[in-house]
Amino acid sequence: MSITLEDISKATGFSPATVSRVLSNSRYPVNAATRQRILEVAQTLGYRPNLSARSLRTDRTHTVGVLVDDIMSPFVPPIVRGIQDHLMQYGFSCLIVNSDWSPDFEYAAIENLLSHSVDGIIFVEYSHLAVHEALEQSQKPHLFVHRLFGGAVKNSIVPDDYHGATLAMRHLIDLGHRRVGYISGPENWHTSRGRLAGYRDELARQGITFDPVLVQPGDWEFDAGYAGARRLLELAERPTAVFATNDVMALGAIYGLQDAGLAVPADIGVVGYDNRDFTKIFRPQITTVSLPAYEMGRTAAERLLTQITHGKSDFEEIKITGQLYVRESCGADAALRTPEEPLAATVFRRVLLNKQPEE
Amino acid sequence: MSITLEDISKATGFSPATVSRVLSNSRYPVNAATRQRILEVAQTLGYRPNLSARSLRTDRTHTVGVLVDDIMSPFVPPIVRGIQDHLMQYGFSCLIVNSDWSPDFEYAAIENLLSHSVDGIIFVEYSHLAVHEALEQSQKPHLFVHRLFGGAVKNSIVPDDYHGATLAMRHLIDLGHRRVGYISGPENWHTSRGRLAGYRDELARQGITFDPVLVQPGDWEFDAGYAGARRLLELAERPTAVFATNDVMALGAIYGLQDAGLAVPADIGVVGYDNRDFTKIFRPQITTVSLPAYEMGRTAAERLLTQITHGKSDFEEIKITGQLYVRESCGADAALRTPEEPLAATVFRRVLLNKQPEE
DNA sequence: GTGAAAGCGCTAACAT
DNA sequence: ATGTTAGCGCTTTCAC
Repeated sequence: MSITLEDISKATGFSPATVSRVLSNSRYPVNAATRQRILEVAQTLGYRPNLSARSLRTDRTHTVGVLVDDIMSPFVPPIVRGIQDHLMQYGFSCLIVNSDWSPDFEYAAIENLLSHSVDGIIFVEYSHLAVHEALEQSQKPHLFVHRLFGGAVKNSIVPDDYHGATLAMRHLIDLGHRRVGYISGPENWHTSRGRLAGYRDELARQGITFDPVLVQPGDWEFDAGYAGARRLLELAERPTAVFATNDVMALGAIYGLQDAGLAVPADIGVVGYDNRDFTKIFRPQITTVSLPAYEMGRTAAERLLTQITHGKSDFEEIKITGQLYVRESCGADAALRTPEEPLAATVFRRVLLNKQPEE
Repeated sequence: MSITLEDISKATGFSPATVSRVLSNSRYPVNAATRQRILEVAQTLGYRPNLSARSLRTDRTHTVGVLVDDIMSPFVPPIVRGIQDHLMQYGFSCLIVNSDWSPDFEYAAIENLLSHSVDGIIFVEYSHLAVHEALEQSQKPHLFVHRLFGGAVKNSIVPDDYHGATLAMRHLIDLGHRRVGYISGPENWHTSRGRLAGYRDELARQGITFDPVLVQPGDWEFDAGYAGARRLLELAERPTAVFATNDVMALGAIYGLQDAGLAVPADIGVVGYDNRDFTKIFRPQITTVSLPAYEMGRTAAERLLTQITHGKSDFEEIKITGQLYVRESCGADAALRTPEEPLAATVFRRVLLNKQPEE
């Protein structure tokens, strides 16, 4: 049914060995004319290597496992895309599995991936990290992207939350704000800790004393942003701006402030974090710092591939920096706005609208 | 290094064949005690089948290819999740590849998937559908989910846009609206045609004459919603509600109406379509009809698996219905609101906040 | 520069 | 109910 090496071998008269050497891109020497001929025949016959056979023989699948908490979580798709784009360049594919934040599912998924003989595994967002014996024994490289909990861990790629918070604060301070309310994430997320440290340190660098009453607790959800903003307004000395440490809370905060009769940004500025899609279509458009999901994924794939090719070698936590997107909610001059790039899907639609008539 | 059937064979004294029969869940008869013993040993030794070897032998990989336009497109992750959840139940994994709306990339991806000997392929959203010869020859089942362009096609699973539009219109009419503005999608998307037909037919069913001036063109983007709403307000006879056929345009429409000095929903109601995440956090919360992405994915996987197991057999286009989510923007009574369910990630966070202390 | 042959781990046909 | 054997398609020694 499907064309095999042997078919090509018969068709060309060369042995399967030679054919293999040509078709598997081996750098074993083969006469140029021979190579040429084999390539031609393979092309016309429509040869497609049987990857199962190849992997059985070589114990390398050119496939990596990607273990995500949930493909539907907001930052997972861009992380995955970053991984895929890099892998594809090197002829690797990926098998994606969800763990649903369950150690048991995670364990089963790892077993499954190992059964598939993946060449390495990338853990996205969640990882129970109870050292998986089989995984350790397999000596397959594996690393962590955007791991949400716990402290720094080897072989992990995380966002540089400290730096991001610094960017947001620096921007607000440049805008003249001295008293900036802060709405935090849950304490056990290292992202929360990083952003808070950035907030405090940037204040210090600008010679502004940190005032703990300005720090409101939050849990990343809308209501926490709303409530936090309201509490900030009850302070004896009100802040003139609010740094909500994710976009969802920033949205809640804006509504909270508006409900209290304040205009954003005219009366009080707001900055979010993450650069979620909705920050661009909401009004006022939300100034925010990007969570560099795509870049983290790409970096992860890059490091994994290095380890797959050159052998395992631990690296220290890598931090990827995001950038500040100046929009409206902070109150900055229009001239300071960051130019926006349309989403890929939008670009595609535009092209299509102009080109493709009714099918 | 890794445990093989032969290891188990030696450890138990049974032949590899018997061991295989037990460990591959063959329904070939094996003595209960033998089975028991083999299972035990396999367990303690940590046997994990080598899927490459198995697939080389059986020509079945228990893997399906999922060819998406872009994993980052809004509806793709839930579709993929639906596919994965169903596949997982039957021990199937999936290989996900992006086509970026390019026929060439799509072609290459199919070749790649066939090389991986996937048992079937699901095309998500985009498909050039220039009948891929190798794919046809392979006789592997393949089908289409949420195909965006062109007319009805066999073996495809699409949203029931007609029905969804009907739900939205019925709701608005029940609320007393007789004159409902309509903001359309691009004409060459069948989703646009389905929604428009639902709009017209539901009007007819309720004895309301269709007025073409109420139909404004759109391209799914924010600006089209905004402009469409403004144009509707310039009509001699203004509508009392607007049905924007996706949530992004609904958002644009709401801002357009607000900029014209109208309150939503007090002065004019708005209904969107798709049930995007932001409709729940925006104010007013947007009433919308869900695009049943997850269910479409699940159905696709189900049909594909049927074909993989029982042989290819074409089916006519399957339409999956979404449901109406009554929120605030339509102006319905609070009593009529659809109860909301939190996102999986949110639930997880809540659990974690209560349980997991500092690591 | 090319070919012959072995074997990766597994399953299935064919014995027994 | 169990064992023997062949072979899936490929790569890789090892010969020549």
